[in-house]
Amino acid sequence: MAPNYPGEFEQMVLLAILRLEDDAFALPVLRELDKQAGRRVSRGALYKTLERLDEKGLVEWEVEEATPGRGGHPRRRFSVTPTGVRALQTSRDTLHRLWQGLESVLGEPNL
Amino acid sequence: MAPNYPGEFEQMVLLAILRLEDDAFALPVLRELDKQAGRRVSRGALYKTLERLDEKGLVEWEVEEATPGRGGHPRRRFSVTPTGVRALQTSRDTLHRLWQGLESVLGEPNL
DNA sequence: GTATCGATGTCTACAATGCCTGCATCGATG
DNA sequence: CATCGATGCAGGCATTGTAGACATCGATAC
Repeated sequence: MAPNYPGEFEQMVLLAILRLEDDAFALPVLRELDKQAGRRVSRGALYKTLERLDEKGLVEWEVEEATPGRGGHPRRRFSVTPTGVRALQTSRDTLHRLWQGLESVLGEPNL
Repeated sequence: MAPNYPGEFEQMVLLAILRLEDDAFALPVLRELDKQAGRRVSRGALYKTLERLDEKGLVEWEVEEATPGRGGHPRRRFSVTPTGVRALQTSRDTLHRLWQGLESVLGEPNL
């Protein structure tokens, strides 16, 4: 069974979900990606990605019934599974390893 | 025109080239990826990636004439262009921003 | 010298991921 | 009712990731 590396965008989606905690619905995820990563993607793109992450068992969700207050449609609250967290840790560690020793070329992280 | 984000594997290839400095030929890059990132890919896969990185202007190379000592075929010494370095910095900074504040979930980097 | 091997590079093809447009639903609002 | 905003889904194309087969040419093994 291949290790199945999440792609770059998939990782960002996972991270955005973690950051949003209880507010991880599709649209907020989109805004978070825009704000933190400067990444503007369409809803379709995001839903496809979430679907794939689900197939790989990296995210899950619970449906929240319509809040009559505003809008009013069932929506999904996403969360990262333990497997997803592990995947994130692994790729973070890998990148750290590769960055290690390249400070003189890349400079220090600029947050 | 889209910003043109390098994919995950492309980034790893760029990093491996930087790490190898003067020894950044195709086969050593392959070994470096295996060693540092646990990523075993075929030569074909790597060459394709290098070709794409070249088209995007992220890498360049100079041909080294055959060293009669061992083997003896012209080979290419790859290097990352300034544009490539900038692309790496950008995606590293983006990831750092997304990781920021998630230490309690992801733990500290394990190198 | 011939079979084979290792280092190099190319080509073709396919699978996985990234990304968009368009369609549909349903409250709320004018 | 017409329309708008929030939500979700389906279809499809583009980009990236990856493998395998093919070819060359020294060096070494027999």
